[in-house]
Amino acid sequence: MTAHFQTLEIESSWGNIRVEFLEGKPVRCSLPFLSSQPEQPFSIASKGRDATSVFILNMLAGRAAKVPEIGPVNGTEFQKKIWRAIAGIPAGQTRTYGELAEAIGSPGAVRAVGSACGRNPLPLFIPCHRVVAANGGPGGFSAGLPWKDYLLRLERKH
DNA sequence: ATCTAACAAGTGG
DNA sequence: CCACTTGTTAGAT
Repeated sequence: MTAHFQTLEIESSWGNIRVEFLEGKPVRCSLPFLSSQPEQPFSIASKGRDATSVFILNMLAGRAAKVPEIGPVNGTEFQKKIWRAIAGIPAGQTRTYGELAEAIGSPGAVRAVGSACGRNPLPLFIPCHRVVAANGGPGGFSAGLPWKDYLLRLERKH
């Protein structure tokens, strides 16, 4: 069976953001890996007006954005639970890996939470960047810490 | 402040 | 099934 999926590519000053859709819903989002924060300020060249483009644009501009409905993500029940819990974190707030582990009923499974976060198929849509280490450290980010730092900086600022 | 051990779950052999 | 890796953490040195 050929599941026809669309691909949306958004050009930004930090590289191309690619979103894959399955049946009209985003199922995968890939950000360019950044080992260090680019000199250039972040900007988006895309003019897309679809819900996804607008969402990403608002998100990366520091504006509150309504998260579009996401498609069926590929993952274990555990990971889905974690991603769902992460999706419930309000903008501007952060949670530690430990708190998140406890929230899903598995206190102590902090490393599993970290792993699940790292495998988050939809960064931006699932705000895994709001999950930080208990000691105040930045933790990590699949696409590179600059993204996380940038996003947290946008939301933390009030 | 740096280093080690333990923990839970995923992935690969 | 066993071992290694992972966006951690708490405790000891």
